[in-house]
Amino acid sequence: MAGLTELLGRPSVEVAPLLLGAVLRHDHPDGPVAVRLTEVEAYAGTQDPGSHGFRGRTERNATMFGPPAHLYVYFVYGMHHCANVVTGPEGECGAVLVRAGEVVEGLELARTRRPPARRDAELAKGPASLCRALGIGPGHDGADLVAGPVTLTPADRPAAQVSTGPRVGLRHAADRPWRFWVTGDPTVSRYVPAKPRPAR
DNA sequence: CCCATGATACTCT
DNA sequence: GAGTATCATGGGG
Repeated sequence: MAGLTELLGRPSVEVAPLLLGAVLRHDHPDGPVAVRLTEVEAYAGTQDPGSHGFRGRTERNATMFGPPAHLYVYFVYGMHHCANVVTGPEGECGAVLVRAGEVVEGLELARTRRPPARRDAELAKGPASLCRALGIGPGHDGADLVAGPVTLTPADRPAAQVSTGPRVGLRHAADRPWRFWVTGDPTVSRYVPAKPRPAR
């Protein structure tokens, strides 16, 4: 499969399924942890009511408007961080949320970051869990995925079987089937619809 | 089912 | 400016 720069620079919806099987790795002083991606979601910027970029560029989402192959890390629900791969094309605010994966290196370190003890398949299940297992935090917003220490290596071959469905937890544009996952993989997170707005 | 927890962005109550 | 609804979640009962 192509290198990272050939893979990115195209619309996020096109890129997202191709990232399944790619390996996101963080070389940290405590040791490396690497995750093989099994679940992602595409966000299409200013054209997508579900995207942080829908209402234009702000201080928070500025990274998504920047060049591809960088990490957009955001803080949500007052306690969690989630990470996206910025895809481009530049100026279009495309990004792919990395939602889940299998820890393929650094299991011990990943476990210490995710107390209490859990099954291996749960270590990076869900976008905030994945960031915790990898030790990705607010300091990694804007990080260059080619330079490291967080790097993304494309899959050798396309995922054998890919399922698609609506994105998790969105109230807006919940109908767009832009969540992609490796069919049947035990590390894929559960689908949770958005909390309905209270009637008025 | 329910809630922790705080930044963000929107509406002026 | 100040007040407030919302939130690309996870863990626990």
